[in-house]
Amino acid sequence: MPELPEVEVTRRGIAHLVGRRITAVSVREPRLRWPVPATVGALAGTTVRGISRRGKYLLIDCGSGHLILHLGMSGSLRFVVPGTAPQKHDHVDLVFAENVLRLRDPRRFGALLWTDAAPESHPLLAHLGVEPLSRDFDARRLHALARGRRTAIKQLLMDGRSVVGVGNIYASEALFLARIRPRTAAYRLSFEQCARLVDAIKRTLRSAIRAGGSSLRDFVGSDGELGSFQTRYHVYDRTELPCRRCRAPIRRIVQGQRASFYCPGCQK
DNA sequence: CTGGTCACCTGGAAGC
DNA sequence: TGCTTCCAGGTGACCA
Repeated sequence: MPELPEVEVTRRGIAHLVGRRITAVSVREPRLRWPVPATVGALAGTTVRGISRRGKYLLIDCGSGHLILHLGMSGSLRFVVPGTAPQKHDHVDLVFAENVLRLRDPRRFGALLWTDAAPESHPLLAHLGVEPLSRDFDARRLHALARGRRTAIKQLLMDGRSVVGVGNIYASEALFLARIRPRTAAYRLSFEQCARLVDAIKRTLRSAIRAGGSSLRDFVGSDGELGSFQTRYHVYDRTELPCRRCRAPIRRIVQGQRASFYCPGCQK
């Protein structure tokens, strides 16, 4: 999926919808991770008040409530001109006067929900951890999160209750930059290592956003542009290829049923 | 609480 | 060419 950078690229791409009026909502396939509620059909005529991101969730403020959108593993949002025929996995349209915002999600692990209440108190968002690009995320904070945790640092980073938005790609990439092996027990990280890791996470996410995210197969920005960060991976999906820094072959291991990648020469 | 496993779904690539 | 198997950017639910 879309991890934080891809969701943020999407948010920036649709931010100009604020102030514009939804003329219709079309749900062709409501069977996403949870059924798309029929109430979203009643949004026709409402004006978008704001668009924000929390972790990997996009929040669209419609005044009367919020749309909560998650792109799952294969989701993307893009603008199409009115009248464009929907393709096989184009499940939902938000129709505006000038164009149509279309949700595509082949695997249907994504979600489109509605809440009348404060979105941050929604059950899916209420227990989310710290935003990695915020000032709240610093060495002290990560060190506190890691204290007493025997779990591997990579799995801690990917647990949204600790830190949001860091998924399988960027966890491996950030650990490479920080020179820490993914299997290191979280509680064993020194304060100095936490400082390096925080810095590496912020730098990785920011450069990925600048590159338009990663496009492995499905992801496109709202303008249809592919991201290019996948060309800059140091370790992700580079099993047996030489490390860009030390030439040692990159290793692939499995943690929590997810692939992890690291350089045995650069990461200790 | 923690840590481990399974489930959801489609499609592309690799193997035979 | 076609069938089978494995793998993929996430994360909630369930178990010990």
